[in-house]
Amino acid sequence: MFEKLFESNGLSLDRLRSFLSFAVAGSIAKAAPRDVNRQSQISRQISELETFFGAELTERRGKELVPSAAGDRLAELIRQQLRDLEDFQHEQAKTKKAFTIGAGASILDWLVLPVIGAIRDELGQATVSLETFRSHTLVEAVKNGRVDFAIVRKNALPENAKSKPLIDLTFHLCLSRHLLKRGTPASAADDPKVWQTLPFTAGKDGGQLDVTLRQAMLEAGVDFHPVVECNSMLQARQLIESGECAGVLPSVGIHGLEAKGIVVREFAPLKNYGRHLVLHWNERQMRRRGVDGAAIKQIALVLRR
Amino acid sequence: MFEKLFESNGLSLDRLRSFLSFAVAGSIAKAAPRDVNRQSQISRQISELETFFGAELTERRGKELVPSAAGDRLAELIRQQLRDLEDFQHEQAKTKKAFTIGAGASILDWLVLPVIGAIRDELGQATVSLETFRSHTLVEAVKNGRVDFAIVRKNALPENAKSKPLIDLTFHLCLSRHLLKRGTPASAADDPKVWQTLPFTAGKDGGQLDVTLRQAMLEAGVDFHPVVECNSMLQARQLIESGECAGVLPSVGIHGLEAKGIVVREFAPLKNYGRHLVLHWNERQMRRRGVDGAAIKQIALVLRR
DNA sequence: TTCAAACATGACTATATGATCAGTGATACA
DNA sequence: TGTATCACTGATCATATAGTCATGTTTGAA
Repeated sequence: MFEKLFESNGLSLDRLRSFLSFAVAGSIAKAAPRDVNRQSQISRQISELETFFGAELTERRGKELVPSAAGDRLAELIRQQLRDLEDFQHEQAKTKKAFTIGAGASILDWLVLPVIGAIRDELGQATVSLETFRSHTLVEAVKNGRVDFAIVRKNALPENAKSKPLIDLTFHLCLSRHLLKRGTPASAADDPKVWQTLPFTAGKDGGQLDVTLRQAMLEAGVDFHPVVECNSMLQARQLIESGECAGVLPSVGIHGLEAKGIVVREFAPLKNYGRHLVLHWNERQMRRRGVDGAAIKQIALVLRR
Repeated sequence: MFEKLFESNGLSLDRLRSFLSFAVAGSIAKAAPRDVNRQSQISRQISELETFFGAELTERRGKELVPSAAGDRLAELIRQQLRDLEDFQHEQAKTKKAFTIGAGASILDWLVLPVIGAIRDELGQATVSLETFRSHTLVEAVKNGRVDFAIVRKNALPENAKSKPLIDLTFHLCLSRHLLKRGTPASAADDPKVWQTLPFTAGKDGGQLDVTLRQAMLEAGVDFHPVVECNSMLQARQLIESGECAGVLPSVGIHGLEAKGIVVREFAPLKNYGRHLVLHWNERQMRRRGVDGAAIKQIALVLRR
């Protein structure tokens, strides 16, 4: 199909465009005022098109070159074609895209939600849909395109996966001062024997953090029975703020707690849990949806604050 | 105009064509059966178009890749555009062109006319218009495009002008045997003193050959007064054939004369007149009218017999 | 689980095309 | 008859695109 058009050289969008600019302006010099380079370029490209079509697309009028009748027809053809392509381009660019960001619930709550506006700025005001994932399924979800961006632990990623570092998560035991025996210093909260006596809250979803926490408690010799099992870290924080429970929160979720009289102590068992969070994405998906590397870099920057 | 289309890379006629072939075939593999190279090329070009438009032009169906809705629309767009271009191409190619061949009258009569069919073959059966020119204006006529081909003396051309050698013209004194005194050998016709007695025919147009002939006669001490001044060499040959006149004919015009009892002798005064005839043409004009070097070469060949 | 088909991708090479510069003609106009 | 404008051309460089090869990944089916 269309073999004739492609079997010889001399046809290119750029040449067609140059010819159109010549035809619209009315002469080569008018098409590129005060630019002799461009003039010679246009002259050459016109001549190449004439060779390609084997037709006289131009004629001399005095010292100027003007489009011939055939040239005018060609110009109209080109104008329509480029307009169609541009329309298609605009139409596609305008199509509202929905980007999906996947992460653990608390990460979405505390890391993503506060900067969701800035992220949408980078994505051309696209709709953003947040999805809670277990970390081990996130990598898969990115790979098959169900999720555009994911925030995951770096060590959950395969070797050569694209990622940008975000923050290093730490974990903190948080509890209202009054949950400790009167007179004891805040540092008493570091003692696993004390933990046994505290009314803990914890997740009930079997997520990685939850499992790890229970594991850590077990290893510390604590018979861990949270008094409230909740669905999200936001709920946990509320329970902690109200003084009802003690709990272990990630660093992203402790902002402002101390000001409210909550004791915040680094939670030793998870010290080396090592949650180097990174932003992960599907390269091909990004290209197809028109997101370039700079935008991704900006998003990572925003997520780091 | 259309800046958006050209400010980024990734758009080219070739890619559009590849995408069309993919869309028509229904998958990459079907578009290039048993050609893994082409397949990878198409895959890449599709991906480049998707990047360019920032849109998903394809979607997976099982292990195949098929055009998406947007992809189908793009394919239709491309099909129409290429069809339009091809139509234009055909239309221009079919346009009957009129090529003009310029030369001196006798050259046209004796060199060009006998092979005009073969010349038209090389020019795609184009209309050919023959124009008589004085040799010194021919070069000018080629330069400004009024004439496509010219047959001229090589030494009339500027230094670097394109040309192909045709034939070397010689000149011959031709006359009916009975115009010589009975009993004299044919070689008597070589004697300038005899010329004075002959009833000559010659041109009256003041053309270069005519002028040169009269000059040569003067230098040979002959008081040259042709009895018939005619408009063309064809007329002169007729006069010679009928026995009415003697005359000087170029080599291209003496074929068959001797068989009719005409004495043909080399005409010494013009021996070194040096008419190395060449085919000359306007390079740019040839490109614009779709005549390639091979065709020109063939035409020269035909003119050499 | 294994295999082959379909597609994707990295790393090249080759080629066409675009860009730039310098210089030459041609033409109109003062 | 200069002179400025406009167009053309040869030469060369820079770059985008096409083409090739090897290999990886996903998917459906045996």
